[in-house]
Amino acid sequence: MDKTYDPTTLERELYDIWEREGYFEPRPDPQGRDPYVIVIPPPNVTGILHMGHVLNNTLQDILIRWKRMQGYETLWVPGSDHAGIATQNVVAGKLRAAGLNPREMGREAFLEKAWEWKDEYQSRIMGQLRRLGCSLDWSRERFTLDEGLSRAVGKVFIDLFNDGLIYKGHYIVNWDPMYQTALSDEEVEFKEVQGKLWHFRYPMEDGEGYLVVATTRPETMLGDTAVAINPTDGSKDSFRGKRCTLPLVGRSLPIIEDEFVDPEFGTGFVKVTPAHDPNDFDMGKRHKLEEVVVIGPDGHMNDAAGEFAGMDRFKARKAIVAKMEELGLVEKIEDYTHSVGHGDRSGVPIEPYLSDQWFVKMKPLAEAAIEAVKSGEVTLTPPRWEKTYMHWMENIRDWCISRQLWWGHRIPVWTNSENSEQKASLDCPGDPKNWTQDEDVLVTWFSSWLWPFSVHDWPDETEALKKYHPSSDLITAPEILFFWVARMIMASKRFVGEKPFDRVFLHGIIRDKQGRKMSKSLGNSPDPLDLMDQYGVDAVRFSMTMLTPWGGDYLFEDNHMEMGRNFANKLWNASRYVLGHMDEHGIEAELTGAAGEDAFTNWIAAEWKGVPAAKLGERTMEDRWILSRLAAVKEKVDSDLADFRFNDAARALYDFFWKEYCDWYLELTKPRVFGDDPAARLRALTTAGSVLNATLRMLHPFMPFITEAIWERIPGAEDRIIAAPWPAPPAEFRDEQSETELAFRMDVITAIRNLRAEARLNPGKQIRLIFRTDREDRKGQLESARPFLASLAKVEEFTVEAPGGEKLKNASSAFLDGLEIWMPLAGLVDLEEEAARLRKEVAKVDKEVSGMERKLGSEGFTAKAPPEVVDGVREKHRLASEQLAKLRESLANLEDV
RNA sequence: GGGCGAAUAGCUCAGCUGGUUAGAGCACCUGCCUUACAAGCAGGGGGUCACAGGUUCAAAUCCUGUUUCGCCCA
Repeated sequence: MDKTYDPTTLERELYDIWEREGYFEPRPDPQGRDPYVIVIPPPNVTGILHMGHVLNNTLQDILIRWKRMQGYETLWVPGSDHAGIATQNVVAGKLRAAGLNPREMGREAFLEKAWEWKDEYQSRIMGQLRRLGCSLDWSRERFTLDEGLSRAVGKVFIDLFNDGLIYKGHYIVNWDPMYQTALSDEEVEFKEVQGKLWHFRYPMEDGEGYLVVATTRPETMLGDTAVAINPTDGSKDSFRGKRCTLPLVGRSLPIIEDEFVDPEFGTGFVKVTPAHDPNDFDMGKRHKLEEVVVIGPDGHMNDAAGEFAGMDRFKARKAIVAKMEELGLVEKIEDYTHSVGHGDRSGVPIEPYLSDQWFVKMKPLAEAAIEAVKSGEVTLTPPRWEKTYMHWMENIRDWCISRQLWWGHRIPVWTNSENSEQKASLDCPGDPKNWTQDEDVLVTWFSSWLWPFSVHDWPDETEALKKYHPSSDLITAPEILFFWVARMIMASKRFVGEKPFDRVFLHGIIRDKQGRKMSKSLGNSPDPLDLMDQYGVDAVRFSMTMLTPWGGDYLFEDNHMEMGRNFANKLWNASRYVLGHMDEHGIEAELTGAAGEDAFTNWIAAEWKGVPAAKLGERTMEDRWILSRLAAVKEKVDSDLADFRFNDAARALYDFFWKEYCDWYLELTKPRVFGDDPAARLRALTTAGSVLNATLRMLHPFMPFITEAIWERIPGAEDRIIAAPWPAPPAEFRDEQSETELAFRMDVITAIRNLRAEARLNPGKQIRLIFRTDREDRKGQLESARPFLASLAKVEEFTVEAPGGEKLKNASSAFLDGLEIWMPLAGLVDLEEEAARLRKEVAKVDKEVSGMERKLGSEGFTAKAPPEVVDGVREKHRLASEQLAKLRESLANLEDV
């Protein structure tokens, strides 16, 4: 094995092997449990992989690989959506760059081009998911505009239409003047904008003065058809029933009374523009007002705007204000901060626009979806999202689904030119001469909400649908809780009659260092492919997984990826070391014997698939310890993953492998590995190798490539690690005694290292020590620790004495539970420095002791706290005061000199 | 305006159902190329747990309020 791990070539090779050998396809579970299924949140077909995708898909892959190794039949369905507005925009841009005019080309020619480019985009984004290592079943890849999925969209539309749940209405919608299409409420983002509040005078018709209205949008005044006051607003009594004149236009406006008006806001007079404001629209309906449209779909003033016709809406605003000023009709202008809706794709201010659009009645669909979450049939994690979900669901509004685009599912509604009859049908319902199809297409989400079952070829009653719907888990970001998650629950309930998934995990958002969302315009989003080239895919996956808080946002920085890279390197080198020694000493050949002697032998036989187990005999204390730790970490990883606590699972593996396995266990086995007792070496290396073997498998879901690469070198390992069984260390591995023993052994070694470092001893310098203890267990522990003290703390010789003997001058000391450690200095160190160190230590322990004394002295504590807690504090107090006394004594000694 | 969430070391995060001497990685300081790894090893410094009250024998943890930040909805 090379000295450092080089991910670049291996990653692609291994992915190809997995795919070619069919590991991504579902394989029947020998135990016959329900399959474990995830359906991917489909990325935008024209999109490229961003950091959010990396996190999202890594988490899904972890779950899939984990369950696959546990033997479940697993399926992860890949695919992409057609992203109506985004794709149409990208394609139109390409055409314009080639000197073509998309509008002039016409629908058919445009779509032909779009389909040509779609394949290219699709293979790009899907290729990026492959690069990330996602174990998706590519034989089931779906695209929302595919024939099968389009059939599902058509059927759902027609059913809802025939059930009266889809209707066409003349309403104010969110209009995007840049893309010139309607948007749903969810596609509008509100942003705080520094604007003005203009106060305009509208003269009274009877010539008796004027009233003052306040508006943030002067350009809409041309469409005013009334002025409203609140019926309870006594200060306006003199205006009731009167009329005023709309300046610039000369229209006569009635003064109407409506509850909607807030008498406290502005002047208490509200100009009413039914065609350009949703609230005014409702008021207009209530009072049967005329709807005058003055702004066209392109955001320019139309002919009804008179002298302002043809102007852009914002230019018109300025022109109108100027004109009003000229006429002396501006009362005042205030600065005013308010929130303005913007198109989430175009970024331009939304224009409320009166037009004919298609809507879905959502209330009837929402009921079952509310019930599904309320009853716990579908769970949202973290659970706080359930509140948000309920609030939206219970206040749900009709869904505008038509878009004035070409790229998408064309609305399957036909109108008869003779009798205006409307029919929903996929094909022309009669003589093509008499029927014309609606020009608009459906919003992309109208296909995405069917995704959980349309990917299984619904409405056909396929085997896949029966077997894999509902899926097990949905992993997604909270941003699309309403857009997508909620609607999928509604759709599956309504059309398939069951929930789409059992559980939803809403993970955090990746932000930049300053906490800002990553976005193209800010340029603060690193290209994940660059990161993967730089650090390796496994490193990026592992770092992101470990650093993203459970359900919380992660403030990303490039150099954080070093953590994963360093860990991968550690894994590689530890493996190189262990496997190298196993190879050198022919351990594979020595692993012979029969299973059935004890838990460990049986486990080895099962884990080292194909290699018969050795008769291992007694394990040493540190062997039992590492096996105990392995069993503990395995349980933790399983329970963390079951709760979607990916970060905790990753951290547990990181700490276990690096600190416990590498820093302690491998070091503790070195005396045996480099010693000359073959039997002892065999025990050390088989244990080290077995724990490595199991750890690699637990790390595989997080770091699939490096673990597979190392797995190829594991002696006797059959198959690929991707299909290896999830480790199952027996419960007997848990061993309290070895954990206690090793904790003490590590404390002794750490204390000695500390003394050495404080004395500035060269790491290679051999030392002699004096231990003082009167406890037999401590004496035994020291004796059995002799080889480890030699190898890990360079203690070439030590003696054990009873405490309280001759005072040791010129020595530095440390005190553990029932053990004094004395290191004769013999001029090695500055005595004043040693005294300073001790003083500091005394101060620290003294503080602890007095804290505990305060506690124990309080009656409330001893009387009310649980006895085991009180005992715990008593024991700690005993240890600390003993240590404190020794430290003081040692300090006094030193000061005597 | 309504709702949700966050605030712990310089930075990114643990600390889950109150009882630890409040942890890790990066960064920092000291010493080491010690026979797997300098992308490393050993040792160390650094936190009045945002603020103010409260509950409790005991609060980073539970409650209330305040501040700051973020998100969602209107």
